Formats: sequence, structure tokens, C-alpha cells
Amino acid sequence: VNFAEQTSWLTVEEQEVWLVFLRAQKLLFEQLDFELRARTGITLDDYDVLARLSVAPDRRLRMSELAEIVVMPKSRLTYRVDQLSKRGYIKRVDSEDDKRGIFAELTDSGIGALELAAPIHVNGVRHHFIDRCDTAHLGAMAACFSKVCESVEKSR
Amino acid sequence: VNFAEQTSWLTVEEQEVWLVFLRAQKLLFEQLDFELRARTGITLDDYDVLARLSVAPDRRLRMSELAEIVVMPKSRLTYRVDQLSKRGYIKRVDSEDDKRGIFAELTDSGIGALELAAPIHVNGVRHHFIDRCDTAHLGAMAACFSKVCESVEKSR
DNA sequence: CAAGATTGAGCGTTCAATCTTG
DNA sequence: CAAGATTGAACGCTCAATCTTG
Repeated sequence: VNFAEQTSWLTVEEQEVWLVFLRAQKLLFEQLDFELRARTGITLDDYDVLARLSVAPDRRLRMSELAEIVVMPKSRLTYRVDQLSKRGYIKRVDSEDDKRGIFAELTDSGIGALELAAPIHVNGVRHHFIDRCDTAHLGAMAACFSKVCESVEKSR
Repeated sequence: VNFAEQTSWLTVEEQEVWLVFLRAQKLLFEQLDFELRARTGITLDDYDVLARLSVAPDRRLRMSELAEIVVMPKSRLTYRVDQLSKRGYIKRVDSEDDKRGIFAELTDSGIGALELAAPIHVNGVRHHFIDRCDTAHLGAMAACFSKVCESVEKSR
């Protein structure tokens, strides 16, 4: 395969980092999702939604704000919140001051689901990710990924 | 929210690493996919398939093997290969020796698509990921993510 | 029976269009 | 008109069932 455009191609080491990151990321999220679903019936995405709400003031966030935090298109969040509402884990609450706004609010039942899921999720994160890295390396990763967020957020 | 089970919860630092990794990973792949689709019409997943084939012997891989490499369920790969075949980027070739096996083989047209996409993809990876990390940190990340792959692969 | 691959039904996601309120 | 949120149609994905060959 030959390439035309002048491009700053990756070195062998850079390629290796990229490919191992790509693979690890896929395997890791697949595994965390699988374990969580098998033992609690909720997906990793839904866990993320519930967990974000649980630490928000009054356990509620506006749909737009929540979508930004969990990095989902608004229409996808609408659908997920529909599903979570059907299970009784979340309810929608109209905003008083801005009548366009709608809050997603964690219910007691949702808190229960989260309490069941949290140990499973955290054990998975620790076992497959945190404990696989040297402590010093964790700091390096946090630094890199902060920069990645900045970079992507600038270009949109 | 109160939790029952005894669990090795994450420290504040560990939580921060996890959350920034989670966010960066979502933003990064969303952005790379967006740029690639906007400028070439192929998705990041399809790019991955084409790129893996391009470096394989005879530019072909068996479906099972390809599915393992790109970390996709076989049925998903079947669907992606269907789509890529409709575009003429890939063709299916029956295996001679093992008549159960089917190769996905990159076509000349597929090579063309890849040559168009590669600079865009690589520039994105470099700009949003590689160049955001210190060189030393890249080594740390490769080490961590290798371990992550090992860990997940053991438990399935 | 096991391995390689595909199929179909049901579910999840996307994008543009729509509706409502600021 | 812009912002917050939802909708519907088209598309993509998943899981179990199926088909074929070893």
C-alpha cells in the first residue's frame, strides 16, 4: 500500500502504543459491561448514568448537562432515560424556573440498583485496570488523558 | 448512598484516573470517527478492518481471525464485511483447504479507500493522542494497557 | 459433536426534523 | 431566532438458532 499525502506517520513505538490502547480499551469495556450485565442486569452505560446522578445535588441533573457528562448524543440519552424510567430507577421532573428544562432524578429504587452494581463495577475497574498499572504510571495516564480531553474539546 | 458489601473502593486519585480515562476515551474515538466519516465516508471501525487486512499476508484474513483482532463479535463482523463488500472495498473468498473457512480480502478499491483515509486517521491519532502525551508517558501507557489486555483475556 | 460462519428478530443508536419555551 | 428536549425512520448491533464442514 502506497500513500500520497505528506503525513507525520507514527513510529513503530507510537503505533504499538496506539494499537495496545485500542485493543485494551475495547477488551476492558466489553468485559466490564459483560460482568455488570451478567450480575446486575444493567449495562455499563446505564451504570454511568445512575452513578453521575447519585453524586449530583438532589440526585438530579438536567438532560443536556447529563448528556455532556456521560458523553452521549441527547437523543441517545433520551432513550436510555426512557429505559431506566421503565425500570423505575429514574424519574423525569419538569424544571420550575426554566420550563424547557427537564431533570433526570435518581429514585430510591435506582439507588438500590446502584448499591448492588457499584461493588461489582469497582472490583472490575480495580482488577482489570487500576491494579494492572504501577502507581507512578497512573499519574502519567491521568496527565495524558487530561490533555486528550482538552485537545478534543477544543476542536468541536 | 450507602454500600453493603466489603469492597476495595477507589482512592480519590484512582477515581480521577478512571474518570478522565473514561471521558478521554469516549471523546477521542467520537472525534476520530467523526473526522474520518466527514472526510472519507468510512467509520473508524471499518477503517480498522481495512487496515488490518492491508498488513495481512495476501491482504486477507479469515473471518474468525479478523473478528478476534478487531475485537468484534463474529455476527457484527459479518455485517460490517457485508457493508464493505457492497462498497467494493472487500471481497469474500472461500478457503480451499478448510471448506468451512472464509477469507475477507482487501480489493484494489479498498486499498484506494485506505490510502485516502490513512493520513486523516493518523493525523487525528497524532494530534489528539500521541502529541498530547510526554514520550516517557507513552511507554508507561503501553505497559499498563498490555497488562490490561492480559488480565481481561485471562478471564474469558 | 465441535468449529467456522451466517441469519433473523429484537433491541439500541443516529441524524435530521419537530415541538415548546426563552 | 436559539436552546432544551423528544420523535421517527433508517441503520447498526446482539444473541441465540441454524447451516455446513471437520
